[in-house]
Amino acid sequence: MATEQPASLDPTQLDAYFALIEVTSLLRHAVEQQLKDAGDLSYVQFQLLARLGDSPSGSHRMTDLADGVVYSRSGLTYQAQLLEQRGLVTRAPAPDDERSTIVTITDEGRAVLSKVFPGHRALLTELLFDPLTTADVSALAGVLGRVRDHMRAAPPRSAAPRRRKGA
Amino acid sequence: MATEQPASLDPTQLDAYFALIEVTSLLRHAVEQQLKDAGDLSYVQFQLLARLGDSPSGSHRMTDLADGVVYSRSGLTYQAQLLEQRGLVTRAPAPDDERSTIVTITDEGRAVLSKVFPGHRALLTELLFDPLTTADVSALAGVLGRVRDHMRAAPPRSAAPRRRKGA
DNA sequence: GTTGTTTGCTTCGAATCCGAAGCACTGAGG
DNA sequence: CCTCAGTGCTTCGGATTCGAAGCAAACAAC
Repeated sequence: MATEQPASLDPTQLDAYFALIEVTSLLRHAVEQQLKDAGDLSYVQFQLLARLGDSPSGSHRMTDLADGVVYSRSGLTYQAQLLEQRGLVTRAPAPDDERSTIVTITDEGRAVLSKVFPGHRALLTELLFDPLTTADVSALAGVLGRVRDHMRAAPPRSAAPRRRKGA
Repeated sequence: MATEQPASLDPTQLDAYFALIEVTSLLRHAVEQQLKDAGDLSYVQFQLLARLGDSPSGSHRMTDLADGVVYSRSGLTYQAQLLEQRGLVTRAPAPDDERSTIVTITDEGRAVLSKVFPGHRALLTELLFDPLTTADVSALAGVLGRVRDHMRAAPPRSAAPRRRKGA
């Protein structure tokens, strides 16, 4: 009963929402399977390696990785340990800030990445892009890009930094 | 060097893919938080209740639920147990096939569902639909709907039913 | 420089997740 | 009827996940 009535979502919105969830779930499961078969990587591990591989220095701070991949800090620590054990990344304290840990992809990490990439691309093409026209893909990228920017700009209502002093 | 070159994805495709993953991750985390706060439900639990609530009979078989929600069988068993313990659903063997388990939403389950819905809608509106025009939403629903149909039609390369006899 | 706060990461415990193996029922053949 | 394959679900074990709490470096205010 406030100024805005909750106004149930209209059917098109529901369609969009459900399709979004469903497509992503299916895609994710398929990709996870492929990554595991091709290089024994979890989806997160792949995302981490990919991000590191994209970086000019091949490095990133833990926090930036967690943030980019939308993952909990503790979860990232765990995955980074696994990757380090396999020799796919190295971890070292940052020179300028002893608190930060800099994760860097190794040659072996890059090797795994390139071993896995072709299958990844093929799967995406087959599942996601095959049924779409170029225009569709553009539209998708445009619309979702806008949503992403919106979400990134306005963090959760409770952008809970650790224990605020004032409310 | 086969007949088809892997042909790296073009930039627009990458944009679409990354935006898709990122938007869904962010959205999912936000929704999970809201559901937990509002009704102490996990995302899966909410999806299950919602599906049951949509059904005319308020019931579904376990397998159909797992399939619809894209979840492992064992995971579904676990979640269904939790929901049953809380009295939000009941479980009973199917009359016509003793193997199947029919899950049915209870009045209490519906109550929780309706307690959680408004906040859910509000969150979706705020995060997902706010930055989009009606046309955008239509486009999204159309494109993703097509992808979903495509994915559902062509199950994973290894549509591994249990241990095939031939191959 | 010293105290108090913030920030970056890890450790800890509990919850959740999945695949493999197991159990129970069904249906087809003989 | 008996067997055998197929299906539906659960159990089991191990891996992954997260949030809360802990620790250490950095920064601000004095």
